[in-house]
Amino acid sequence: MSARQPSKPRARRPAAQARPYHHGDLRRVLIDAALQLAAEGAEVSVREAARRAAVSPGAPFRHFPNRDALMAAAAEEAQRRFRVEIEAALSEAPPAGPLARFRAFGLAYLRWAMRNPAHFEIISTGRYFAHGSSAELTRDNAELIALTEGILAEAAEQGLLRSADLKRIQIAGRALVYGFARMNLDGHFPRWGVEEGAIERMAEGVLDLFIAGIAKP
Amino acid sequence: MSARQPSKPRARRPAAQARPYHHGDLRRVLIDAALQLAAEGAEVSVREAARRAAVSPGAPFRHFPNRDALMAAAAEEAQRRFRVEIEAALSEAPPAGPLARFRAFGLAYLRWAMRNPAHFEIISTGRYFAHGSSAELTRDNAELIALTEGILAEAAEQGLLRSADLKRIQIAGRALVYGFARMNLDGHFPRWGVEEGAIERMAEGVLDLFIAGIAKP
DNA sequence: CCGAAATGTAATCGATGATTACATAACGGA
DNA sequence: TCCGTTATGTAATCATCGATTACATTTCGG
Repeated sequence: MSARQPSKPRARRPAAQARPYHHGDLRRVLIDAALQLAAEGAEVSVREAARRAAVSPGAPFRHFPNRDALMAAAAEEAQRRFRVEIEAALSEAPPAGPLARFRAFGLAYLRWAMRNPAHFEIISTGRYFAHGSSAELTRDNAELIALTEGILAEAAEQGLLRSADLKRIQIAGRALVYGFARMNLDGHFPRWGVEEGAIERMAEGVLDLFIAGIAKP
Repeated sequence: MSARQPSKPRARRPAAQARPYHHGDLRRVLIDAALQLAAEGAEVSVREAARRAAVSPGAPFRHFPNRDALMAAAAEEAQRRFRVEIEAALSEAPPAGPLARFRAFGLAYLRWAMRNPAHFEIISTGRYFAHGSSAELTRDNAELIALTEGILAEAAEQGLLRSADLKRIQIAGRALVYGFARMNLDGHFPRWGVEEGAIERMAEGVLDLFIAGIAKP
C-alpha cells in the first residue's frame, strides 16, 4: 500500500469525491482547529490540528513554517475577534464622557476575557510563540492600549481626574483590568459560588471602585 | 550490548569513586535544576533536569511519578522562597497602620515577582501541572491571600476606607498587584527605558495611587 | 495543452514523557 | 557481622511530537 494506483486515469474532478486531494482552505481550517483545541483546554499540537483537518501530519507545514507560526496565526484570529467585540461595545455605548467609556471598555474587555479564557491566554501571554512572531498582533495590541490610554487622557484633559500623574493612572487602569482577567484565567477565583455571572458583577464593581478612586470628587 | 558484564566482583565502595551510584539528594537537585531551567527561560524537561544532575533519564521518575509532580515540587519550593521574602519585608516594616502595611506587602510582592519572573509564573499560573496537584501550594497561596485581605479588613475596621464594600476593595487590590506583576511577566512593559528600577518605581506609584483611591480623604 | 507552481503524502529523524526489567547500594534485624 | 529487604539508579523500549525531505497530485496561467 505504498501508494494508490499510480496510473489510474480517472476523470478529472470526479464529481462529489469523498475528499479532494487539495483541501480547499487548509490554512483556515488549521487555525480554527488550533483555536478549538485551545478552547477545549487541550494541548495545541500541529499533529492534532492536522488530524482534525483529516490531513497528513506534514501538511500543515506547507502553510506554516513551524508550530509557532500556527500559534501566532491563531492568536491573530483570536485578537481580531477580541477587537471586534470591544469596538462594537464601545460604538454601541452612548458617548457619555470618558469615564463612562472607560467603564464600557473595561467591561467588554473583561467579559470577552472571561468567556474566552483560552483565547485570551494565547493573545496576552506571548508564551505560545516567539516574541514578535506576529507584527499584526503587536500592532493590534498597541492600538488597543492606545485606545484605553486615550480615553483616560481625555478624562484628564477634561479635568475629571484627581491626580495629575496621567501615566500612573493609565498603568494602574491597565493593571487592574488585566489583573482581573488573569485572576479569573489562572484560577484565582474559587468557583465563586454556583451562581454564574457573579464574576461579571464583581468585575463591574471593581471597575466602579477604580473610577471612583481616580475621579475628582 | 544487552547488559554490562553481569558478574564483575569489584571492590565494594571503591574509595573516592567519581560519583557514587546513589546520588545523595537527587530529589532536591532535580528541583533546583528545574527552577534553574525555568529561570533561564528554557523549557523545563525531565530529561534536561536529569542531565544536569548527571543521572540517567529514568532516574527522576524514582522521585516523581511524572513531570507534573516535578513541576509541582519546584513550584512549592519557589512559593516557599516567595513567602519567606514577603514575610521578612512585612516583619521589618514598622507597623505604621494597615495601609502602610498594604503598601509594604505590595512592594515586596512586586519586587520578588519582577526579579524572579519565571518562578512567579510557575507559582501563579497553575498551567505547569495539574490543578490541585499540590495541596501545600494551594494552602500557602490561600494564606498569602488571607494576609492581604486581612490587612485591608483591618483598614476597614479602623475606618480608614472610603467605600464600605470591603470585598470589592480586596479583589481590586489583588487584581491591581497581580495584574502589574503579570504585565511585567507577559512583556506588556516595553523595556521601559534603559533605566533599571523604572518599573519598580512605577510599581510604587501605582500602589500609592490605589491607596489614595480607597483611603478616606 | 502543457509545464511550473502549489499543495498534500510518506518516510524518517531527534527529543521527550513514560514504563519495564534489571543492577547496585543502603539499611536494619537476627 | 551477615543477609535480605528496600531504596535508588541504569538500560532498553515505546508512543507522541515537531520538523525535514523526497515524492505524488492537482491547479493554473501562458
